[in-house]
Amino acid sequence: MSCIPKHTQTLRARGYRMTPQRLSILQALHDSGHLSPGQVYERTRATGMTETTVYRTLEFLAENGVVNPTQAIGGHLAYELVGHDHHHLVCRSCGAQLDLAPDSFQEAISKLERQTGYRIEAGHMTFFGLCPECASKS
Amino acid sequence: MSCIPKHTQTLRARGYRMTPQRLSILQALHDSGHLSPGQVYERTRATGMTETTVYRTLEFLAENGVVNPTQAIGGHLAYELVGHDHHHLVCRSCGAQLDLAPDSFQEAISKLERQTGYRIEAGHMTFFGLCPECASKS
DNA sequence: TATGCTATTGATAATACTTGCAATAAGGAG
DNA sequence: CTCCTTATTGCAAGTATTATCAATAGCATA
Repeated sequence: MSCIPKHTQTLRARGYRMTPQRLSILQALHDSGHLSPGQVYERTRATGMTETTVYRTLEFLAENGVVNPTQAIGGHLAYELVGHDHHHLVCRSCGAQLDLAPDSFQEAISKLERQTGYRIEAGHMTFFGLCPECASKS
Repeated sequence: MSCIPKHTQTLRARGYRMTPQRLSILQALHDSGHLSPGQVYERTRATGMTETTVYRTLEFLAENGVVNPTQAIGGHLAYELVGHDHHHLVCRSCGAQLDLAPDSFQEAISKLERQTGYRIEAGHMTFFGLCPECASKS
């Protein structure tokens, strides 16, 4: 089963509905990787999308485990479909971004799950730091 | 040297200044752990603080490694002084929060630093997941 | 201690995000 | 296929956050 119908099932199973707006937002995320609410709106407004709906839908999808909120540079939120798992390392000085392998933290996460009993969703994390160039300058 | 004068030095060394507003914001964070911009404003407005200045100063302090941005529930940012290191585990269903030991990830972080050359600032991270109760319900 | 350079602030305006509520439509039941 | 329930949307109003720019005030220097 492809990606979008799977998410439709997920929502239905919880008593929610699949709508053109949700479909359109999922499609945009699927096509583009991770997007901020503003970017999602840009890419879906042609279909009669409302800004309110974009914000509300992204939060809704995040609550239901269909998308992951991910912290973009500047402290603003971006979202991406689950299943596109990877981590980000962002230089807080120059903004350079590095993608990290999805399993970099699996071990530490698993240990935490055993210790706390939580089921942790760490498909996407963003770390901040200084890239080698900026670190050597400061 | 106590905490606040140390940060003053840090800023001076970079050509920046210590001002009553910055001092007041640092003091609030020192007293309260982590705060959102709105909370900082509440606690400092008596000293003639402006909302603009709160937002700008928090971002400035974060860029200069004096405070850490930390992702609070709902995707909104909170900040805390560096040196108050610990991690958060937040249940995305009921909002329950758990504090994690500061060194839970030291090993994984160190490995990443060696692999990437980045100097990573992971004094504070927020993880999302489901607490045991909510996990068993869903 | 007085002076000057420039980092920092405050006021204002613009943009981003959230909330409340009435109108609409998804999708199960008949 | 039609009806009904209620999840979902859009609008409008409210709050939060950011950008701009002239006015202010740290603090280095003499």
